[in-house]
Amino acid sequence: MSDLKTALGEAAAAAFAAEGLSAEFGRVTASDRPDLADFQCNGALAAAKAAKANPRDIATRVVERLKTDPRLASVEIAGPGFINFKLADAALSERANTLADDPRAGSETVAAQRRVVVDYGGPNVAKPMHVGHLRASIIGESIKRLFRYRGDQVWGDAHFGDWGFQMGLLIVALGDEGRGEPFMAEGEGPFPSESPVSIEDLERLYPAAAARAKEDTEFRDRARKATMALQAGRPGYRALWKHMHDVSMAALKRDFGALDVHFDLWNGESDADPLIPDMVEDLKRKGLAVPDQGALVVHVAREDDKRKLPPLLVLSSEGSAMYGTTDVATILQRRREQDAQLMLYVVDARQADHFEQVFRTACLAGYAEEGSLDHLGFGTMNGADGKPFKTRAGGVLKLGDLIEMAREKARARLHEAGLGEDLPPAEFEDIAHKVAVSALKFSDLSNYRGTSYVFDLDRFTSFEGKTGPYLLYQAVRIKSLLRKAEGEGAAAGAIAVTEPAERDLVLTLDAFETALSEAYDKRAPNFIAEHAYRVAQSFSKFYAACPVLAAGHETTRPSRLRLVETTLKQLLIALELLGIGVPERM
RNA sequence: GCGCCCUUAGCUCAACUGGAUAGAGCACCUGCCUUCUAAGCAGGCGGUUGCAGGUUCGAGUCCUGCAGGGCGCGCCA
Repeated sequence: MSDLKTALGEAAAAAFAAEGLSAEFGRVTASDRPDLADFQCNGALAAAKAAKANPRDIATRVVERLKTDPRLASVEIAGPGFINFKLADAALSERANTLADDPRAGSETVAAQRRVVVDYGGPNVAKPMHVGHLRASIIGESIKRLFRYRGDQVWGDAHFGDWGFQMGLLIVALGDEGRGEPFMAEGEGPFPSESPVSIEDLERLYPAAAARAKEDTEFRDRARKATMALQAGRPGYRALWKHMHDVSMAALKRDFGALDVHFDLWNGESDADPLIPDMVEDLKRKGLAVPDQGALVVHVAREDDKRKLPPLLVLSSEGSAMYGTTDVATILQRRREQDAQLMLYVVDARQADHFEQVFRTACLAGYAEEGSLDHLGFGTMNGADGKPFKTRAGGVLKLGDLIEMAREKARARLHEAGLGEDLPPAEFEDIAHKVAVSALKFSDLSNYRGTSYVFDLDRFTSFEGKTGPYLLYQAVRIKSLLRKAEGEGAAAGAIAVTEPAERDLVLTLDAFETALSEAYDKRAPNFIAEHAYRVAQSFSKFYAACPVLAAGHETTRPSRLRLVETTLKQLLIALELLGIGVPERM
């Protein structure tokens, strides 16, 4: 099953080939001029350039061959040689019925599925998530869902920041407060199974300890020693580490859960740590890791680099592993445990150089093939001043607080509109939450991930125009209509397209596969967001122009009902891929 | 200093890989609720695509230069 664009493209390709021209020229796209056509082919212009011929002549010959196609109401040449296609209503109806029968609503799966790890979220022990984690979580979750939906075997990995200096800092800070006493002993234990710290303790201790370490060298040295002892396996520290790890993870899962973000793996930096000694030896043996200014580095610069890329630091001059080392080890780990063929890193674009170093190292060492590692960088979320988002006080905004702010706006707006007042409080709260999350996610995902965007909560939750709540509103309106139809015993039937609004809606639905494949190929969810918005908008036009259940429209009712069902099916899939949940009513 | 990314309507963003009249949303203006949810729909206003060259039938898109902004450049992650 293919969409209309592809089907017409094949017909056009055959026509070009029959004229002795490359089938490549037969590419068909949605029309830039909906007033003139449904689809267009610009191939005659390119073909004319290649053959040094007159584009209108070529177009005329191609059109002659396509004229008899029963699917087309018209094929015409316009301007310098554009070929314009208008579909017959019967062809649109047939396509609509195919979409209606398809559980995937016209979306396909990839021919060759791969094992893919999506690394996103980037949470850390003891550090509450803030707005900086929002994009990584939202985009990564959508990428994970998209790849899985297209047929790949996918693991979402939180890549938990649970190792390194920060852990030593916490251990020492905790000890200085006289807490976690039993864990400070050097023996083998046993150690208490109750955590001596809460997430609140950690969130308070960490910033204070990090600040103190900058000033207080004695404190810093003790933290370094504690870090080394932890990594060397001191049982008490390990037990304490486990508690801090678990307490943090539980808190993080709450925030992620509020955003409907879920991971298959919570592998942390600590999990890659055991692989590092052998890997370092291997890198040395291969002649890649070499001493440099007291440290051990891998030179990754290439001849044709415009700028000399600094080497990857494998071991610091103190002998400790750097985060690049951990990242390379994690690649090895994913090859072993998941046999991953593709690893996608949804991480701030500012880390582009770092990932380039890591990827080059992994490829040089033979741990990964070219093209199997990709950094999906994203821009920052900025405040109204165009600088990275800060609270009024100038601090970072915690993610949990941000979500609550959005929820509060959603509640206020619902009350304002007099919506949901007759609903049970729990359902009202659920709706407010879904509205809030849709506002945050859609505004983020509708921007291309690579660019930065301005965060404006008032705008995102304004519930008008191109926003998440608008999409929810359309979906809920459809659900309401279908509930009513069910109550009236109205049955759906074969779709017969006649009205302009119906044509428009079917053409929009037909473009689903194009949108998903583009999002998949470019690894950019904004194409799904754009499509979802178009579907909602097309439906809204249809809704205004084509009564379904109203008296006097019995003849068209079964067809329109089926079209409405199909629209909802596709809209829900698109929203699901964006990670946006839809309430039953609002 | 070197490198990467940006600059499109008053504002926030698109533009299917070089094609027709550069599109949406917000804001503003005009219509439309005794009919399936008006958080909606229909229509209007709004542009020298930062500047200057170049490539070609054709450039927001490709090349060069300039201006402005953001970011990154070994022992933090």
